[in-house]
Amino acid sequence: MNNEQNTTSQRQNRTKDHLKQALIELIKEKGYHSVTVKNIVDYASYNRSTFYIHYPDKIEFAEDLLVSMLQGLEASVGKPYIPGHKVYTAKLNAPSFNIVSYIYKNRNFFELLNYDDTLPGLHIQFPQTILKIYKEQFIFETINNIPVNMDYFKRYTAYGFYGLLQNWIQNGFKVSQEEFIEEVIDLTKTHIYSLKYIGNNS
Amino acid sequence: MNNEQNTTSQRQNRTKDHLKQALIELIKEKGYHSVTVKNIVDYASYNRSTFYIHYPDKIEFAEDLLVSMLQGLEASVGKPYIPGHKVYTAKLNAPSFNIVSYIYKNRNFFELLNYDDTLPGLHIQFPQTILKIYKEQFIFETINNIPVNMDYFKRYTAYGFYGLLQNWIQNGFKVSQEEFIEEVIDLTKTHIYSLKYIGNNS
DNA sequence: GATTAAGTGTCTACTAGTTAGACACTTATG
DNA sequence: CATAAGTGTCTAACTAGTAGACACTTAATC
Repeated sequence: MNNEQNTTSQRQNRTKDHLKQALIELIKEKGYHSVTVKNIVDYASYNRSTFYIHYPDKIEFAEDLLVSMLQGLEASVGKPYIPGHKVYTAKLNAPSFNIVSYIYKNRNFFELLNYDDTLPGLHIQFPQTILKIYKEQFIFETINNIPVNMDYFKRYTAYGFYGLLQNWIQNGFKVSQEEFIEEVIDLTKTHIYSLKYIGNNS
Repeated sequence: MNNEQNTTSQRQNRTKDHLKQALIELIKEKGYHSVTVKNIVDYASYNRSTFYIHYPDKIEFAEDLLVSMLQGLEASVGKPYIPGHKVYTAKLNAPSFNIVSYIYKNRNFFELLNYDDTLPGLHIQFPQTILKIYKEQFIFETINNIPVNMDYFKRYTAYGFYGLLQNWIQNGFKVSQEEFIEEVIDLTKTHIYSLKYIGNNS
């Protein structure tokens, strides 16, 4: 079997990816509003024409970067790092670990959260995405069937998790993924809960 | 004036650069000897044919990565970060600062020093390059014309600097470039010296 | 307020870099 | 021993990327 074909669409994405990497670096260097299209193509060694083949302007380009990364984050939950993930036992649980490993893998991007003049929408949409994942992809079961308002509970735990993520990112990913996950679990333990992964089929 | 032309050779290097980045990442992930050509092109989203257009095999490719980075290191010394560099005064001096900033800028590559099954030749040639720079591009003048064996002296200070670099790299570049440079200077201060940059002429 | 300089967005014709695919060959893995 | 995976090489075909020019808009400078 000969599976060395990169589909055309995949190939087309290569240039986009390189341009995106350039944007990330340039935002860190000089701030989003100071970055020009010319800066981007120079940094990534492309012709300015090439940029306009792929994107109408800097704004839509930046939006594409943002949504592609946040969509990737959502999708990552369903792609377990540890195969055969089960309901939370006492150790690492697959679903939230996937979020963490996705962020770590793309830390170059998520470090943009540390910057002021950064990707428009990032500071707002990142926590919203975390919440969305908790709402749509996780279910919680109280231990002794103690009744809780699940909507509030999810919001509470999602933002708690977000707070820990923020700290992890701000400190330059000092602790390892594994250590970080354990921290998260330890803290979540203090709440009544039992986490289960839903998956895509309801 | 229209200066948006990337010269042909520059453009040709773009693909090479992307392949090199892929190699760096893959060495970190699975070790040099486990990396295949197929891994590299898959990671960088190129066709396998493309690789062989640029390089005869993985070995020469790896060599190209190594020498290009070390040559870049040598060349960086002559490209002052701070314009108008002078003889060492009491603050940052340009020549060694350039080495540091080059390493930091390319930390992705130099982090390979932290790995065991890494780029062949790196662990040997990196310190040799530091020494070469000290020998060829720096001159030292003893303060009160105290006689020293300059060959030994350069070797001694070069390897001292190398030791500090190693530590900086191993600890994930925790301290900033500026702080690191100051550390270096503080330590070098304990020796009889006055450092001067030679440059390319003579 | 006029004058540079730098960036934007669009469009063309061209080509060099990249691709798919097939080939025979060589390691590994079970 | 056999299956699977990777290597190195070559061709014909393509398309993604290029140079260059255009009119236009800002932003800074005198």
